Amino acid sequence: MTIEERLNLIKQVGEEIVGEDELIKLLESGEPLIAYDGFEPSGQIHIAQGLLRAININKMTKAGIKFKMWIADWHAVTNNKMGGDLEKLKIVAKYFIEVWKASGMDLNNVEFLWASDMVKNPKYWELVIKVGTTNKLSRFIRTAEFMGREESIEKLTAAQIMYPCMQIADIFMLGAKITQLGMDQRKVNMLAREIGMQLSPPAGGWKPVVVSHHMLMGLGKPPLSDADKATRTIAIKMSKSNPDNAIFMTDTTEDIKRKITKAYCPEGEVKENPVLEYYRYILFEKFPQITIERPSKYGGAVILDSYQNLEQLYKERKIHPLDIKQTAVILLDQLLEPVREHFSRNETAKALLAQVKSFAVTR
RNA sequence: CCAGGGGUGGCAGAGCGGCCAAUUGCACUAGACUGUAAAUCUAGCGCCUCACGGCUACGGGGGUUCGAAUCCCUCCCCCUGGACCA
Repeated sequence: MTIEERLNLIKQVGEEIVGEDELIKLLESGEPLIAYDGFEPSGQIHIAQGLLRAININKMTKAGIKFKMWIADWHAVTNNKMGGDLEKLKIVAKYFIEVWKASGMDLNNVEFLWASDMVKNPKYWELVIKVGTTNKLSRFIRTAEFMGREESIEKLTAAQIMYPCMQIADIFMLGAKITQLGMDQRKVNMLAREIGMQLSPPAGGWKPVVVSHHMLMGLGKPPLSDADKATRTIAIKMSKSNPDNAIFMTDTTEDIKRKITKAYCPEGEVKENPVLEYYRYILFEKFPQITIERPSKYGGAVILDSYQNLEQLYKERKIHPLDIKQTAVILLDQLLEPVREHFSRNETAKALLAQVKSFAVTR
């Protein structure tokens, strides 16, 4: 594969790439490249973390990049996820991994690493503290939105200040020259670029290239706001706190149907339309051609061979919201079927799901 | 540790001895309206009951009172300031 082809794949993943020139140099250098992404194992896993992440990771690995998936269990403790219970967080992480196994993720080139293992290494703490000494407290607080705590900066606990220090240390501990996270993680990644050069090799001495993927919208109506784009992206992203705002990887057919039917979807509107987003970022990635079935009185079936195709017709109001909703239900259901099957057949997976569900009930 | 201010339903936030199951806003649910959703309007929104009614509730515990979310005592927790700082 040529460098151009590899770059092209990475550009498909990145809604924004900071340091594209550096990325090209990295690709040209021929050195083995590591990209990193991390996650807090909390609650359920939705399609943005499941399906979309699999699509993105597969593109990155296809571009010849080795992926390190960082299980930020200790980070989640500082962020008080799952009641700050490390054991629960570990179980949820295992559950997420089971989901990915069944989601078509190319696991051959993905290595899972646990923060709870790394934490045993004094070198790690040395780096975390070093990162912390590079800037004033307020500089770290500014990145707080990445923890999903954007609205309540005054409400941060002291433990949460450690989170960005740890996340930045992770990048350099793992030797990641590329960070491939969501747009919501932009601010920490920028801080990592600033700090990187102040750290000495081997854990440091470079600026990571930041490949940020698109944040999939939640299903509800986006809030009215004139905030800047980054803040808005976070405000409208798919969240787990409202279960009907997100489609989860283990949702039933009925769940999918209910949620999609309830989704915000103004006719003719192609901006900030969650249903269209799912077509663009997931469905057309998985199905090269999509047939929208509809009653003959509304024009009969339409065959679409690209997202642009759909967007154009939708904009012209030649396709009705309900029609794309109904088709989306069927296709999403197909994509989630293997996951459901995995969780019904595989005993380990089944047990994990049961445990995770019990956490949700106890909360 | 001291002083002051707080802890009320999913959240925000009123109430400050009976008219409080608890104003109001948001969220949520249902119906009306649209070939979807949104917006708008109407209703519901602690639990049991068709209903009458009953039960459990205002941080925990105890008390005063015919009667307490509302007063007193005590404990826990949070916030603001102060004190301490070899």
